[in-house]
Amino acid sequence: MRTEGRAKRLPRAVRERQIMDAAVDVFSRLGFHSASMDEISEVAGISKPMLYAYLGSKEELFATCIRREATRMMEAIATGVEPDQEPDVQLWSGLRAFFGFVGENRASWQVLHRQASNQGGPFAVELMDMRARAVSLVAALLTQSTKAPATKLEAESLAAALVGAGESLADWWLDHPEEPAGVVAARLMNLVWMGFGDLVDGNVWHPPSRR
Amino acid sequence: MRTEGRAKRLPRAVRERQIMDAAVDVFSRLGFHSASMDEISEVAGISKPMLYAYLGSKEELFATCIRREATRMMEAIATGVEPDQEPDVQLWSGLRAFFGFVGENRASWQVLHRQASNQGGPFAVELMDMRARAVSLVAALLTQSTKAPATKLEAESLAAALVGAGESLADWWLDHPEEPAGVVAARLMNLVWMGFGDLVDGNVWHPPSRR
DNA sequence: CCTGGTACCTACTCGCGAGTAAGACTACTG
DNA sequence: CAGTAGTCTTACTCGCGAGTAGGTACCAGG
Repeated sequence: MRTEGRAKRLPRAVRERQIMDAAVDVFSRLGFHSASMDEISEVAGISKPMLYAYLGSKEELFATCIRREATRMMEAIATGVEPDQEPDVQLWSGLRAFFGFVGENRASWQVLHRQASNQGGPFAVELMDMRARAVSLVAALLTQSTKAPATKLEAESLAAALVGAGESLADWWLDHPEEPAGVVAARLMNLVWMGFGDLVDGNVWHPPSRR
Repeated sequence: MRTEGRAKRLPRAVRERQIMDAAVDVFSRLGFHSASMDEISEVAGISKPMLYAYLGSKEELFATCIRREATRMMEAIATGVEPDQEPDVQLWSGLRAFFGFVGENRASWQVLHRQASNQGGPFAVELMDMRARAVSLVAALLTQSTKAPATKLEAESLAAALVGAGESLADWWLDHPEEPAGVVAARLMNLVWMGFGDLVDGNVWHPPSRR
């Protein structure tokens, strides 16, 4: 498969998809700074000016990647959870959906979590936006459950901790891909719902029957 | 205060400390790639060739920074926890020490967590080493407690989740510095020890009396 | 007051990568 | 088949930053 020579003529929308896919791939492997527009264009199978003509500058391209992947992920989670159920069931569905998405979109996850989180520029905005949505979603789940977190700040920080635990566990999972998504999700569910205290005593959380 | 002109002659060891401090500062603000050796030398109050003469290349310098800060942090935690106590007390001491360190060394934490974690080069080695020590420390705590995690993999992943929750909560804390360290630590302690299930029912964890 | 060694400097080279100018190929439209 | 709109390319410019060459000030000991 020669990668050289003139590329086949394709409509703009299709090329843009190809370019975005290539960009996510390269950014996820190399990070924002180390990734070069030359490499992205090469992987996409086109030349650099096309890249600039269609997707703008490097920063714009990266921000677009983040937006696209973040949207895909939040949609995957949203479709997995039904808002009228018990809090623990909602949380469980959310975790399953989250780990399912990460398992099938490693590159997307790399871009979202590892790369975007520390390029302080305009990207943090996109990323923090998604993260904020996730956190407030969890925070709502907590406050909706009676008693528990008194202050708004407390609920928010707990949600942040939970989201962080999910992110970190997802990263760990990248290095241990032999484990199925459901197992990893169940583990986190037990940790945050039961707590070590109960786990030490042998009390575990079970999903409500098999449905 | 003119920063120009010839710098005062100082013994090598002292200069090296100054340079390291400057490097941690700049790396934490800008990240590895965006930080320039020119800026580091300027902040340190010396010229670039001195930097290269004393600390080697940019990569060596960064790795040295990570090693130094990681060591400082692990020592801070190690001195805070006594290994003969109950698991929950050990965990509590560890969390307090951790958040105490982060609170007083924001820059160090930025370098360690946000910067080092995704520059995949030789740095990941240093960082993952520290992280692995932290995780295995927690994992040991878990397996030492009876029953709970059956497999080694399970203990490790739970530990990874906990460490990640700590990291994430520390990041959140950077944006809400008005909260005292002890409060944030206690919140995480409750989350991972009691779990949401208990918290929803109003059951909270208390440190064993005031000592 | 020379001699060497260590701290310290100015002023470069040089490659890499973001972004662009200017045009060439293809295909549809009349 | 001419015109024109959209696709795609080669072949540059240009600044930034890592790393260096070749010194200058300062302080020993003889």
